[in-house]
Parts: sequence; C-alpha cells; structure tokens
Amino acid sequence: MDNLTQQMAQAFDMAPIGMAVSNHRVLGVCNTFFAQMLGYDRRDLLGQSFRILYPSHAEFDRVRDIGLKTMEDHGSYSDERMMQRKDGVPVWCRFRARTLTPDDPLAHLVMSFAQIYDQVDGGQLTKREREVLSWLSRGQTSKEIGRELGLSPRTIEDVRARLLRKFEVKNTSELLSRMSYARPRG
Amino acid sequence: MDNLTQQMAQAFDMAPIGMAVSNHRVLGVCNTFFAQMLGYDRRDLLGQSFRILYPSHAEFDRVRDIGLKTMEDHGSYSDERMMQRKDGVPVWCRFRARTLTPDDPLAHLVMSFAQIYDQVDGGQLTKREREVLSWLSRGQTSKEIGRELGLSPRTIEDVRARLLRKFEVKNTSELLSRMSYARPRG
DNA sequence: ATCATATACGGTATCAATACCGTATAAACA
DNA sequence: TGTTTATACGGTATTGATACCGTATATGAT
Repeated sequence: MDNLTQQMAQAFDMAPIGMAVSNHRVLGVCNTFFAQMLGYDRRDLLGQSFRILYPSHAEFDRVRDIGLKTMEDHGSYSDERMMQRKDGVPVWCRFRARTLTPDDPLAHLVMSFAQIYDQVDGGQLTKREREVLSWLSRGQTSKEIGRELGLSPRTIEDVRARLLRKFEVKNTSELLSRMSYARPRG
Repeated sequence: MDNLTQQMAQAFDMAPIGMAVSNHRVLGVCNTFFAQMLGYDRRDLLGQSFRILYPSHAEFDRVRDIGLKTMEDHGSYSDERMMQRKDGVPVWCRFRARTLTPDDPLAHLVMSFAQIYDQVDGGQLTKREREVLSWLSRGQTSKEIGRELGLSPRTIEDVRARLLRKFEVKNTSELLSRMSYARPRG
C-alpha cells in the first residue's frame, strides 16, 4: 500500500473545503466537509444523483449546461451557485470543477465547493435578494438592475438596503468581499 | 489496495484548487494545481519549507502567528494572503487551513489555496495597489483609507482608478467580486 | 536622454449610493 | 386579528465614486 496515496486520500477527506467527484452527475466520492456542509452523512451521498443537492430540477438542468462549453474548451469551470442542504436551507457556494474527460466533460468531474457566507442569523436570503446580489457582483448599478428586472431603481435600492442590514456591512463593497468566503461573524 | 482510497487520492491530485499538507511548516504532499500555481514541479516541493513560498522571512513569520489562536479554538482558519511564485511573482490567494492536531496546530495542517485573481496582463499590482485593495475589501471609503495611510483622499482615488483600469472593471463592486476568484479574462 | 509608469495632490462636474421621509399591498405567523 | 416582513414605489438630502482637467517628482526601461 502506497503511503503517499494514503496521505493524499487523508488530505482530500480532511480538506478545509468541500470536495466531490462525479460521474455523469452521480456522486462518486466526497469528503467530510462536503457532506457536513450539505447536512448529510457521507455514506448516504455515495452513488446518489447530484439532483438532490439542488433546489429544483430546473436548477439542476441549468447548472449542467452553463459550464459545459467552457469545460470542453479549457477543462475547468467556476461559478457561484446555490446548493440545497438536506433540511432545505440553501447554501451559496463558489463552485470549481475540472473534468478528467474533456470530450465528455460530465463523465468524470472533480469539484470543489467553498461556502460563500455563513448563515445570516435566523434567516436566509429571499429570491429577490439573491437575484439582485448576483447582478451587483457583476458591477451593475441600481438603475441597470432595475431595467434588467423590470423594476424601479428605487425598489432595487430597497433590496440593497436589506442586504446591507442582513450582513451588517456598511456598503456594497464590503458586502461583495464578505460574499467571497465564510467569515466568523462579529 | 483500497479502491476508494485511490479515488480520493486522485481527486486530491486533480482538484481545481491548490491543496497541500504541512508538518511543522514543512510541505508533506501537495497537488498538481498547487505546484503549477506556484511555478514548481511537484516533486521539487516535497520536503521543502514553506518559507520558499513567501516573499520574505518576515511575512513567513507573520502568517504563522495570525491564525494560530483561531486554529487552537476552532480547528480551522482562513484569510487572504500573498504567496510568491518560483519566478518571484506574487500570487494572491484565499487561504484555508484545518489542523489535525489542535493542541499544536502547525504539527499537521491541511490547506487549500484558491488563486484570487489571474495575472493582470503584463503587470502585477504594486504594493500601494494591494494595500488600498485590502482596505477597500473592508468597505472603507477613500477618505477613510487616506486617513489610515496618511495620504490625501485624492491619491486613494488615483490608486482606485488604476485598479479599475488594470482589471477592466467599471466600479469597485465588480472589482471586489472579481477578486474572489480567478476568472477567464474578457 | 527620452518615455512610460507609479506616486501624490488640487479642482470640478456628474452620477451613484445611502439614508431618511412617506404610502401601499401581500404573505406569513402567532 | 393584529404584527411582522418582503415587495414595490415616490421624494429628498447627503455623501461617495468616478471621470475629467491640471502639476510635480521619482523610478525604471529602452
């Protein structure tokens, strides 16, 4: 038994970030962090479809398509996405993937999932809040987001204000940098 | 030979993020991404001190101390830090660590390193730019940063403008969300 | 030596962000 | 049934951000 192989396997399991391997969207291996982040026992996830980790079938289909072309071209892909914990609570992650089979990217994928923010005390974000947040991270102004969503810029400012309150930050810059990783609160 | 162990080891090696294990600040194992990110051949890193991956001895000592207490208390720690590539080019990373030995955190560490931004074409960031960036990510205004660094707010605005140009983004929000992970350019 | 760039600073103009004031509706909840 | 919260919108006032105009010094590269 190769000692190096065992060390690497242990490092995978104990990594401070969620990791998983999938074959055609079926979970092969995952590590402890990944299972814990999503509220499962690690053994219950083996052989399961990734479908159960997404809030809806539509979202499950959407995330399949968005990175495909990038992975065919570059072998890897990254985005921010919403996962669903076992108890239904959404978890926002920085998702990274590398395919070991560029011709058929989904055949063999190695993925990492970095939880983006801690649970906001008590409540999660509403759909509107997540929607606005994702436009904000592209640098869009309230006016632009309003046009995009068919709403008054004033309404977008309301959503922004709620986001700032929930995360206890003083402006959008601090909000967006806080989104990049889970930080101890306070 | 355990098949699961081998799969986990392969996942470690092919992960789309830098990973490494250290014992008392000496590198045990690392994966392909980690070695590539820092410009080394993976075999050259085994058994090396982490010292060579930091720009100075002072920085090497600093990063040892800042997470120690948090790791003793929580077993894990995360920050943003500057690493140094083999050719001397600085690499900014989201650093995450979990200790397997909470009593003596540095005895056995599993770490992940997510590169925060791609090389800005041609040039890296200057010290001043990085310095201002780190204050921006805490939501500080130009006026506040100016006070902090003993400079005119006007000068901070110049540095901001350079940052926006270098990253080809249109405002600070987009800049800070771009900082959170390496993204294909363009 | 010239050129480019980073640094540092001043002014001014415009737009965006934030924080308030207010109203109103709908859903969730005790 | 009242209370809270999210949603959506209007106005207004203040502060911040960004983009220009300009000058000046220092440094490093060609």
